[in-house]
Amino acid sequence: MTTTELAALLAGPLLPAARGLLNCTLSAGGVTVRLTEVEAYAGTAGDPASHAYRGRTPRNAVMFGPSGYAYVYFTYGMYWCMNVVTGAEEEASAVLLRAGEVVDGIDIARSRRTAVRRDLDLARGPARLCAALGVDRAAYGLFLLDDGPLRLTPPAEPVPAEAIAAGPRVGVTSAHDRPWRFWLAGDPTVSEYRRHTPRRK
DNA sequence: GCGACGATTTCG
DNA sequence: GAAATCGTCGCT
Repeated sequence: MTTTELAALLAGPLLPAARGLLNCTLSAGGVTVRLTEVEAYAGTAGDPASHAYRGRTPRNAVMFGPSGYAYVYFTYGMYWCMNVVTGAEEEASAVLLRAGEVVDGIDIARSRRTAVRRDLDLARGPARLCAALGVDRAAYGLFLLDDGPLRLTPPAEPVPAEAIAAGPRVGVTSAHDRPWRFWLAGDPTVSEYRRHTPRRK
């Protein structure tokens, strides 16, 4: 797959765009990750789990722009998570990068993830992936498909449909019915499914 | 202005 | 199972 083909895929319908991100590599801060798990979020198109569901705000503004840009958000007072903006402008759809395998810069990734024991856990989870790559507020709004501090590169060959598994999204309170989480079947770096747990009863 | 609540992770 | 920890967004 070429970068041009990837760009076209990201600009198109949400679910193919999400599946097309699997096996792409993402490089930042001296670390490269191969994406193994993603989640699709439809923007204003009736997806109550999307950060753009209630319309444009300062935080989600980049989602309303063109595809191929990074939407980075801060959560739980301590973690960063990253999305790739997809679809047409004003559509505000995006794909959360949930997990990957660190394929380069393992020493650097380990220095940022001191709690981890196994290499497989370095980027196994959306906030862990950002921590391994050193992604934070500074990555907000960066374009991913050309030379820059955050670079997304397509795999040589697209992932065959039979290698992709799908299931409900992790941790969302609403729209549990949509199987919009995609991962590489059998890959050990895919994060565990956790049902949303209310912080207080 | 204020307060409830996360697209989570880690530790006990 | 529960705490840690704070920016965001909608409004008791």
